[in-house]
Amino acid sequence: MSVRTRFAPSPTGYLHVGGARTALFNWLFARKHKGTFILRVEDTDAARNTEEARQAIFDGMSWLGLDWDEGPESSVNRSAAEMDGQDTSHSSVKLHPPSKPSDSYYQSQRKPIYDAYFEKLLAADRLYKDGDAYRFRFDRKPITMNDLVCGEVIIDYRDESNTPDMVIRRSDGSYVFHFVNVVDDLEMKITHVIRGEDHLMNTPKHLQLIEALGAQPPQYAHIPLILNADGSKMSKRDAGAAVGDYPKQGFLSEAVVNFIALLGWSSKSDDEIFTLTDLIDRFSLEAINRAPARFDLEKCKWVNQQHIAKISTERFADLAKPFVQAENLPITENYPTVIAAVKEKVRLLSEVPAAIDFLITDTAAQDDETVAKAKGNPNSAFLPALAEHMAALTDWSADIAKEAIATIAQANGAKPGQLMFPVRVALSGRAHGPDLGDIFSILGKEKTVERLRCF
RNA sequence: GACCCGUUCGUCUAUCGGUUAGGACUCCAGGUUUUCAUCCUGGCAAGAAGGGUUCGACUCCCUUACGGGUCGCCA
Repeated sequence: MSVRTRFAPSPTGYLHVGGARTALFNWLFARKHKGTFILRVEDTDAARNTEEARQAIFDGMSWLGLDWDEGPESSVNRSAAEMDGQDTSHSSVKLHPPSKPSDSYYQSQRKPIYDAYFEKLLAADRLYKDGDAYRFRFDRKPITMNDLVCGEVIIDYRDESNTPDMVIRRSDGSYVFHFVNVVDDLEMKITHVIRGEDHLMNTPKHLQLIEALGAQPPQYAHIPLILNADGSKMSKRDAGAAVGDYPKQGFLSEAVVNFIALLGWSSKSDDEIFTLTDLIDRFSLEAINRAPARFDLEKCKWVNQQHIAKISTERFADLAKPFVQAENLPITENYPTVIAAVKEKVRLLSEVPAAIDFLITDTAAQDDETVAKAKGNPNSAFLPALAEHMAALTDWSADIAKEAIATIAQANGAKPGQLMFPVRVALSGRAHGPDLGDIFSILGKEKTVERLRCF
């Protein structure tokens, strides 16, 4: 039997990292077993079901590179290998109304299917009216589930006060989550349900429904939740909660995927930096932990830096461009050279503008403290001499400029290295930045001399 | 409150009865880089507590504590 997994989010206006990880694990499991990954939108709560809310799900999935084989407008089946080198910035998913309810992956459009299953339960005498609503009569016995992550868990349904019969159809005729969720999983022939641990206690309810319908249940795997750094529950407003915020903050999608995969799952090796393809290769449900994991933004940034180091300079330049433009910095013709000089200095794409501004404008902000420190440095006294020496040079290159530093240092009985710091600060206004040679060649002779003179 | 799941460095984790309890992030120190960063080396830092079982327990069992989840005509 081939594997079929699904991710079934409800539109809430954003894609939560916890949801993203659930989607990722379902996707990885399906891809690993050459199965089918399905996206189903559980939009039965009309109040929250808006176009934007649905779009947030698609955008998040697309950005992460998680394509679905079945679902709203099945996304083009791009291979994971292809994704690795690709800009995955927001491709929007278009919606086409399905011809039949069974073709739809929106619960709001599948009512006739639910009606049919409802009749089955009615015929089996498992439903009774409560006002205008219908309740499902639980079988009063212990229910055992064999969870792929949690192991055997038994919930005793003999105690009616703890497990009251549940409403599956509301007074207004609409169906509740438990019922439609189960029906859809059955209809879509889902083999493995991988979902958050918040659903663990729902599972016996679902097993009861499935049994009453005379069907075979899928296998379940409940994954632990993701918590804030302080251990509290992660909600919408918390930093790092919304997947849509990551691209804005300068994260690479592959880094985010890599990082959330590491939350609650381990490759059982010392390796930590993985592409989507690597993850498919190594993923297994058995390696998922049972304890909730806390979200460490610092490590997430480190993972991002590792991925930035791996991508090509061209792709890095493309990805950084929006951030540079957002700061109203010009994209000059030497942009590729400028960007290459800082590729391995930043952890986030959003750090790029502040890392390169002094190279492309003359009005970049300076770090006053560092400037003061450099001015107090005795070696700053040699800067005017260095400026005049450089001004007299006929050729200009990183090496020639460095040689000039050595010459002036030697003439004054100092070491070249001692001049480097004041020179760096005079040129950049900061203590950290690109290689001095890069700065020299990007700035050119005129600007270098000018900034040395003005210091 | 009841019912479930969980508990190894601050954080993410390895360990499937016998290890000096390993790796990663962070932080600190040294080295490389005539500068910055990268990088390399080293360091700080952990089995919640108490009982069992066992020749031997982080690992199995029980209790307590703590954390999380669930108890809707939300999903």
